[in-house]
Amino acid sequence: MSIQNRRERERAERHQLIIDAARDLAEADGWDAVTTRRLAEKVEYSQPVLYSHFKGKDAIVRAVAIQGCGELARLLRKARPSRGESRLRAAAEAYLEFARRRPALYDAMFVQQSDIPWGTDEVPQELLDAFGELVAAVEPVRGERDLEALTEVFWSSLHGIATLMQGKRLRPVHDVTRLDLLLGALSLGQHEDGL
Amino acid sequence: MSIQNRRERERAERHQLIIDAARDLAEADGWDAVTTRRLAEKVEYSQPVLYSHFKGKDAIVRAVAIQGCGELARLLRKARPSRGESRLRAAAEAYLEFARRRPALYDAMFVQQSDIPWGTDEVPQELLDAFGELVAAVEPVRGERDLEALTEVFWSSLHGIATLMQGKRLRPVHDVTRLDLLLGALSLGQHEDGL
DNA sequence: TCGGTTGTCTAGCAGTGCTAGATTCTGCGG
DNA sequence: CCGCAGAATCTAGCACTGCTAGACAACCGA
Repeated sequence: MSIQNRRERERAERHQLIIDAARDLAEADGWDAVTTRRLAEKVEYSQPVLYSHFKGKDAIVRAVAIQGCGELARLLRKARPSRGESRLRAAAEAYLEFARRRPALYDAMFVQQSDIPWGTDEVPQELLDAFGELVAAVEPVRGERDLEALTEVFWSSLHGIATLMQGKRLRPVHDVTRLDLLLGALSLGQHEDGL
Repeated sequence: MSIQNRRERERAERHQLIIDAARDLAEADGWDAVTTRRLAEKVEYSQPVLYSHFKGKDAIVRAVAIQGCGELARLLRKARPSRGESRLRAAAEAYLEFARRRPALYDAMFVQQSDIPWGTDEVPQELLDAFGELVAAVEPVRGERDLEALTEVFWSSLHGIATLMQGKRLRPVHDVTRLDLLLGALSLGQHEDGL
């Protein structure tokens, strides 16, 4: 059983190695630069090895995306508001910071269309965790409103800002005001200060 | 001069023919299916002809995107609110309807990264028109808030909803509530009815 | 030491964006 | 009407992509 175990362990390590390499390549030069040949060279194996671990290139991207969701969830959980700051703002800033610092990873997670099951099927736990953190951040300001729908609005707004910013389609001048306005609008009653 | 004119006219017609063909192909089977070979076959010319009109495939996509912006601007201008409906809601619904009915076109316009100059450079007029329509829709609810920044928030939210919906990442159950919540939040004071 | 399974690689397919060079077409002067 | 410059167009090919069949090598159990 020991050799079997060793093999499985080595296999798992290489599995993760491929994911990390793909992510590194993407973060460095964008997903267009992630080709099976380059990826194989980076992990120092031939291309077919990739296909013994993943069904295809899409599956590799998907694996990167799911791990990214886990990272986002962790980041959001860690993002506690500082003095006087609302939890909503802390979450929003952490989210946008993540999207700005890991653009390729964010792309794989939420922009590139993939057949990750988002519906009623078995959604990856990492995804549920990340969304759960957003729900928790929205909860304090929900008022009488539907919590899940309101979180979807919050998430959509952040996602829109993140993607349009990355495409340089929004004016950097408004970066601060924009977030203030969004948080103020979502918070019940107070339209002035988006603390 | 007449022959020269005729040639230029024919050239312009073919230019538009290529754009239309690309758009049709994309709307039918997605941008992945838009290859230079298929496109050339559809316009009944060989591939090099495409390159005598456009610098490359990206330029063709960009041309489609810009014309799409013009179409969106036209649609938004036409979207007048019906009785009791706010202008904001009319614009939001028209925007989301556009994104839902022309997913590939929307993709080329706002999702795919292209080097369309969005900054201070010479932005295509179609783009300014579309954004201007959004500004006009936001104006009635601006209150004391910065109009341009608030419009960016509005646009970002719509964009986020549109793209996440297309990726099936939002629950269709909340479609109505979600939009109500967004409009209610952006409209000053009233969080209940987002008329 | 052998045999079979397991793992890995080489070589290749069909398809991609794009382009150099050959070829055909066009309108004009003779 | 012919023949010719110049423009328009196509054929053929390059280097690349994702992916895979079949050959090869390494390994473990007997």
